[in-house]
Order: sequence, then C-alpha cells, then structure tokens
Amino acid sequence: MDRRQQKTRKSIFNAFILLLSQKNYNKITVQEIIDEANVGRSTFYEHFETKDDLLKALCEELFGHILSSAMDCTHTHGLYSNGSAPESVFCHLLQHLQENDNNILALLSCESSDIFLRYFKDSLSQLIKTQFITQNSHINKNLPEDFLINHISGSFVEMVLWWTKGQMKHTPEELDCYFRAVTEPIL
Amino acid sequence: MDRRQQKTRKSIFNAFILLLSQKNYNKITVQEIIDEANVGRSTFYEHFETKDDLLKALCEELFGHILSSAMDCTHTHGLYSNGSAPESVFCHLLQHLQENDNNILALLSCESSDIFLRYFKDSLSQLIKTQFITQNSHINKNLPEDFLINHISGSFVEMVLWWTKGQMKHTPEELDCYFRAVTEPIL
DNA sequence: TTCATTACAGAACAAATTGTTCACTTTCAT
DNA sequence: ATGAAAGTGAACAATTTGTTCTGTAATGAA
Repeated sequence: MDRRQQKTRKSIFNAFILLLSQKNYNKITVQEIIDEANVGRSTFYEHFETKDDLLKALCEELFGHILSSAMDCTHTHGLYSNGSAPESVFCHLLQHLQENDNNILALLSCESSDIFLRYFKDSLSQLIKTQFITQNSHINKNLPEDFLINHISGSFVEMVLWWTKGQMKHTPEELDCYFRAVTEPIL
Repeated sequence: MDRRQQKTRKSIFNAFILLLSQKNYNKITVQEIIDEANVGRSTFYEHFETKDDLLKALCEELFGHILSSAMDCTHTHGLYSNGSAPESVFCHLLQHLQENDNNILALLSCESSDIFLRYFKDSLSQLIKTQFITQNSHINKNLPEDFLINHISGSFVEMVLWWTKGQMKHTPEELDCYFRAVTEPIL
C-alpha cells in the first residue's frame, strides 16, 4: 500500500476517533472529518464510500487485531483456563483493551460506544461459540446453547461498558475476577 | 389535550415505528415520517423539535408505562418473589412486552433496537437499585454494588435482544426461568 | 535520475435534507 | 355561532452529501 494512502487513512481514522470523543456519531459530518484530518473531500470518498463505511472499516481494523489475538489465546488455554486466573481469555481481552492501541478506549467510552460494543459482541459470540462446541461443559444444564453464548458475550460487553463509563477505576484483573464470579457458577 | 393533537401525535408515532421496522434510525428522514403520518411539515415541528426529540418522547411514553407497572409489582413482591416463579418482576416485564402495547416489539426487534434497549436498561437499573438497597442479600459477596446492578440489568436487556432477534420462539415464563438460572446463583 | 503511475487538493455542482416562516383553512370547546 | 387552537402547504435559506473535474505532487520502479 502506498505510503500516501496509509497516511491519509490513518489521518481520517484519527480525526474520526477524535470527533467521536466529542459528539455523537450521527452528528458528525464528513466535512468535519476531512477538516480535522486535513484531507480533500474527493480523497475521503476515494477511501470510503460513506461515513458508515468508514465506521465499518474502523471496527474491522480495531477488533480484528484484538479478536485474532484472543483466538490464539483460546486455542491454547480454553475459554477459562482450568484453575487459576491469569490465562483467562477474558482477562487477556481486558488487558489488551487497556493497552489502548489506536485509542480504542476513546471509542468504548464515547457517546456512541454502543455501536462499537455491538460489533465487539458479535465477534465475541463467534469466539465463544467455537469454544463451547469443543468444551460441552454446559450440556447438563437445560439452557439453550445460543442463550448461554449470548448471555456470556452480552455480560462481557455490558461490563466493559460499565468499566469505561466509570473512568475505568478497576484493573483488568479485578474485572476478570468479577466476571468469573457472575459467570462461572452457571457453567 | 386537544383531540387533534392526540391524533397527530399518534399518527407520527405510528409512522415512526413503521419506518423503524423498515430501516435504520439514522436513515429515516423527517420527510418520510410526515409523508407516512400524513401530516404537514410545520405540524411535525410544532410537536417535536427534532427527530431525536421524537425518539425521546416515544421512549418516555412506551417505557414509562412498563416501568411504572413494574415498580408497583416490585413494591409488593420484591425483585424476585421468595420461592415460586410467577410473581417475578422480570417475568412481569416480559409478559408486558409480549402484550405488544403500542407495537413495542417492533421497536425491540428493529435494526435500531439498541437505542430502545439502552433506554430500557437505564430505567431498569434505577428500579433494581432501589430494590437492592432494601434487600441487601448481596452484601456478603465482595462484588461492587453498581457492578451487580449493571450486570443484572445488562443481562436482562441482552436476553430481550436475543429473544426478539430470534423471532421470540420462547414464552416469557421460559425466559424468566433462563434468567433465574443465570442470575439467582450469584446473589 | 527519470518517468509513468498513482494519490491528493480544491473547487464546483446537483440533489436531498433540515428547520423556519407565513398566510390560510379546519376543527374544537363553550 | 364564535374566538381560540391546531393543521396545511408552500416557500425559504442553510447544510450536507456524493460526484466530477482539472491541476499538482508524491511514489516506486527502471
């Protein structure tokens, strides 16, 4: 990819993230994005078809990394590692979020964070689903599998939302502990 | 309130709900709303300042009823009634939703359902909070109270989302049973 | 370094949307 | 019946969107 393209793409992403931290997604105009990114109007539309397209591209870029990283972790350890805490996939995810690559925390705590958490949850559900199939520890409960998957992934993103909205006054390790406390008893 | 106002307001609400079942909130224009509602442009703006204002008014109208009804239920029975199922506030809420007053189910299963569930969750959190204060059954756990409240309300709306997205192939009683299975063990 | 390719800038453009205003008509409550 | 309140419909400026164009500058390969 041309260096110019990389630079432009990154400028637009950064401008977009900055604006998202200031106002609602719906209220952001393409004009504001290109002003902040300092790129021409036609340039924007050569990179992205619409504002929604930009949003989608941003989500894919950000959560692609995180989820694939988590996927590796899951392969070696399972969803929860048997026994002690630190290798939990969920803890791994939380730590990864706290590292704040690409300013992802700005997105998860902004006014439109729902959009990103929804995207995150969908990816997370798929991850958990594959894990459930190999694990089967839940069969003895008479709860529908897709209900359980939805509950786990949903609870996780709701926790992340609570975490970020409250200025993140907890460590990933504490959160992981809380999450285990409310999910392990039901598996 | 004048009959004309009632009629106009209801027309706009219905048109809005219909459109929400067809396309994303962001993509709906005021022009489409007034065409569908068959009211004049100036009339719309006499009732609502903006589209966002309409959304807020709709939420207040719909969830106002449901939540106040649940509030009464909570006062007499507590969050979960001691012992047997049918008086559970959550079951009551689900039954209320299934009655589909004002076509609320169309909103909870539409593309923009997040918006409504978010509003619903905020109201629900307040309800649960007051209940927790009087109940205190969770003090022995070392989980932050606001984390627990967020977890309960969050799990509930995620369940409702799962329910509606899956064409509601479950009864409120079944859902209540599932919900108890994943929340009672942690209280 | 040269040079063809590719990306960007910037302006202009039509179309759509928003929110306001105003003169007019209809409906309501008494 | 009549004044008051509500709705109509058209017109309006101001934004916003997405496209198209010409000219300029950066890139990467030979």
